[in-house]
Amino acid sequence: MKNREIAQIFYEMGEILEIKGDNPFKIRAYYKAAQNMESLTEDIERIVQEDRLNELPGIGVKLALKIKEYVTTGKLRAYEKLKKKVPSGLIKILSVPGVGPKTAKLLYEELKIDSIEKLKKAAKEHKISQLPHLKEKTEENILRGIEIIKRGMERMPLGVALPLANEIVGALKKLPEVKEINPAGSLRRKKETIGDIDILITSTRPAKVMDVFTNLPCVSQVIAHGETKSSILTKEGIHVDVRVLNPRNYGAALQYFTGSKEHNIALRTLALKKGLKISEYGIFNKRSGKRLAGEKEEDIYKILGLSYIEPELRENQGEIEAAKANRLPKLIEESDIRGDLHIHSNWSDGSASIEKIVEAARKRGWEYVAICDHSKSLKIAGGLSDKELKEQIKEIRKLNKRLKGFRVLAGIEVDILKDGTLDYSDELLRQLDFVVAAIHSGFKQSREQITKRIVKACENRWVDVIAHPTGRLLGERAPYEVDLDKVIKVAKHTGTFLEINAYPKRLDLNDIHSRKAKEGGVKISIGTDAHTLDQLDYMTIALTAARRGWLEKKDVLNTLPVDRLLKKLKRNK
DNA sequence: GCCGTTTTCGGCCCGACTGTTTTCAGTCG
Repeated sequence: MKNREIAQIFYEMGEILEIKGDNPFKIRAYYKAAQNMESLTEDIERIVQEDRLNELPGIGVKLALKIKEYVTTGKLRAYEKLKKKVPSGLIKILSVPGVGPKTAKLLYEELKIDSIEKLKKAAKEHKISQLPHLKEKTEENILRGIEIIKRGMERMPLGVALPLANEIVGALKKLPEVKEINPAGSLRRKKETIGDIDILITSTRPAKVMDVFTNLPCVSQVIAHGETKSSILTKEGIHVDVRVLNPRNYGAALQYFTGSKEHNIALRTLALKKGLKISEYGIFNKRSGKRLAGEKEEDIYKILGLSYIEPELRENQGEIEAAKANRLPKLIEESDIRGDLHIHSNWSDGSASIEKIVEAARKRGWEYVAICDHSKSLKIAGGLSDKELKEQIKEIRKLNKRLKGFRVLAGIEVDILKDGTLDYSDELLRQLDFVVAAIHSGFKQSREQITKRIVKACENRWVDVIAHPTGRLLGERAPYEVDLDKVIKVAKHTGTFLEINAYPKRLDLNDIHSRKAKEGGVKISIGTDAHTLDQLDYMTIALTAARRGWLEKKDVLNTLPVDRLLKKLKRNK
């Protein structure tokens, strides 16, 4: 799948063109194309093969030729040529907050700065302040910007940001001075990784709120403390902004600060066509300047003739067109979930007994769980021997007799071994209620080998779900090479489900792949992969990927009552 | 570079803040 590679190349070309001072609209075209490539659910190679590049938005004649060239030759001459025009270190300088293309160009031309190290040195030696239009303040800002990058400009997993944001929002909500409060930005859109946390509020006494915020226990450094906007760094090094807004503009501001940028651009373009203008202060008639709305977020969409678009969908990936046609999906809600289909107990590397898991699941309002411990080859995780698994099945059957209105499915997370065979015999797998199969070894195998292993697992009658189908660990391990298009096809054909694994570092299938699976007619099974009782809460995280993947209740296996769920499994057909 | 029942040429999202200026360019979200 070359989508990501091409996106990367277009981003970089855009950056180089920016430094060169090329036509800003041309640059925007590259960024837009890159963004489209990145979130395209279809394999670009197939689109090229079928000669359908002209269907892609933002891809015209010239970019289509470039994509074609890269897909067929693995190279892009225009990119190679462009790269020679600008030293590679210069692009890294752009990542320093406060340094844009113009400044980067000036720094390179006057001081030959082409790396962050050289930039730091020049700032410390006060060489930058000798340039026109730059003074000491700029030097300070550059040094601070470099610190910010070093300290963790890297994005954090949603699973880390969400609890932290909840903590801050919870603390501020307690103040009687705070009326409305909402996180905005990528956190509200529930992106799998978050850059910084943005919180919007309305208040009768902004100054008081700001005082409380900048003195919260999680604060390690106050970056700015103003009347209406304050910024802090938490002890974990996470940047948090709080803005106090006029209630009159709150909806428009919430819409604006939620983004995404691409969604907002598309929305504003649409507004212009209708003789309207949108800003963070409201939606206006362009000619008369009359304000039409702004207090409520929903009104912005309504006035544009759109149905309300959930924050998770705001990526300019077809949601505006769907809203126009009143064809937005009714996104799955956490309350639609009736059970968890991937939990580890203390029979392998989990910490809780099956009884305790049942108790915790019931408290969440669930009707069933599938206990899926590790299989025998995964020795490090206490994988179950054949004998132990048989015993566990017996235990679960016994337990079910005692339970009323709740069902424990005897399951397993069976390893797909390096040669593509499974870790237990079919005879043993047959005795289970529910089998998820997963790869835990041989990550470095070729795309063909890994795909073949998963395909073979799908073709096994007793495998119900492929767990964490890409094997990635956010910020730690790249996904293994796998032809997901093929896997989706085979899953559809064999009646196998694909998992959204809720483990915050996994979270795969991710949003894009989930949407792809849905489009390919494959249903999703959601499992928390919980190893402790607390981790059952990860269900919330899994739902973010599902919702961003446009999934509805009907697309997800564990929204069904248990008897209907079991009937959907190929083993029972 | 893309795009089009207002256009195949001339547009392309909007506003605030900052640092440097004395009217504005650059950067950001």
